Amino acid sequence: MGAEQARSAKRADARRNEKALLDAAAAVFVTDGVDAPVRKIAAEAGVGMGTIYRHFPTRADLVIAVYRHQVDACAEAGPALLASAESPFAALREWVNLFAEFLVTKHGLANASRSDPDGFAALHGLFLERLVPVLGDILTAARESGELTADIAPYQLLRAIGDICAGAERDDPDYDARLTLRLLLDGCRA
Amino acid sequence: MGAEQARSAKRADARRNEKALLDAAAAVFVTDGVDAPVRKIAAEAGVGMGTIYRHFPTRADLVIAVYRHQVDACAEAGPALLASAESPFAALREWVNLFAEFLVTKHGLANASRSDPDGFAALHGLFLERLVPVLGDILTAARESGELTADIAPYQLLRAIGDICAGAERDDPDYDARLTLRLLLDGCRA
DNA sequence: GAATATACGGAGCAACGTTCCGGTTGGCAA
DNA sequence: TTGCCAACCGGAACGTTGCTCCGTATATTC
Repeated sequence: MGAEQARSAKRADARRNEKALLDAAAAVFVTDGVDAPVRKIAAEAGVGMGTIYRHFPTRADLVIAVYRHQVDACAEAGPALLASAESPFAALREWVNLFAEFLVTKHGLANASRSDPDGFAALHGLFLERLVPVLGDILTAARESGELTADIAPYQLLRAIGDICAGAERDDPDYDARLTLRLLLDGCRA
Repeated sequence: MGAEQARSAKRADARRNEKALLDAAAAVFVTDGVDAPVRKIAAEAGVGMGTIYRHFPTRADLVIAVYRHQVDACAEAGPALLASAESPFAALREWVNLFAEFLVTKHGLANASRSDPDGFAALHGLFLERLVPVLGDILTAARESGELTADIAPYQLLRAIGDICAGAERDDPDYDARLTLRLLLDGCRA
């Protein structure tokens, strides 16, 4: 309720700038990571610094706005995989890979989280809110099918994946986050 | 060779300041993390900013100097555990816990690594140089005893542990890095 | 077309990393 | 002991960043 109204209550230029900022941020995040200087994002969008802070008071607000629909896509893939995969555990594997791929492409995401406590909390909240229930369903299904034996909470597994992928951001030919994830999943059914 | 000589070739005040800096940094790192402002460390040591940069050109140099003997202790514990534990795999478990404990107590260590590429490389180098061989021996022993089946390189495992613990720095009652590590190790012998 | 609320831009402040150089001092030779 | 010089010290100064604040511009409404 009211969301639509609130949005149309905004001035046209404000809406335009918000979109420009979102596009600019997405572009800059790819090249410079989410720690990119605020000035650079503002310049890329062709707006002043005040504008960026008015629309997104916190850096986390901007990051969340940029990635929200990607997180949504990840969340929606959960039930789909559960329906299409050979077994619930296979679905778990695939979903974990999907989530990992998303994380790895987000340069320096973990970095921003750690350097700014508020940002961490916000990002954390978004991920948890959307993904914990999804992963929870997959884990329950895998447990009921008898493939999953480890007593691990969705939150715990989600964080483990996040941490493992956070460290794998930089290109290192000798380190393969997927292998670590595979071993971790193996450990969950041992 | 010559290390002793090189050290005594330094002037007395230089040696004194280096020690003061080391002590100050160790103290400040505990409270503020390894990202603590340079000025604060200098002030704590009672020296100027120039002094800190002369002795430790890079932040990583300082961090390494502070933690080097702790890393050494970790490295030396490897053979000891291998000799005392019930089995090589048990030694692996214990050594991983030891290393994890060391990492978790170093607030923001991963943080500094990521924010400064040079620092990352230096720290990385120290860890690899000292710990990869040690972990390699343990893994080989565990593999020969038949307990370890996964084909995982020491470097790969070391990084996985590092990443998992790096994310577990802040106190979160709902997340237990040890559980993740246990599952990962289980996966290595499945 | 005028009035008003809303949004914009960028100057300005504080905090930080890092460099640089004039002043100081420890150690050695005479 | 004294004097000299290389080594060392301190902190001012510069560039970059995050964030705030307010005079100006403009979209919307009547």
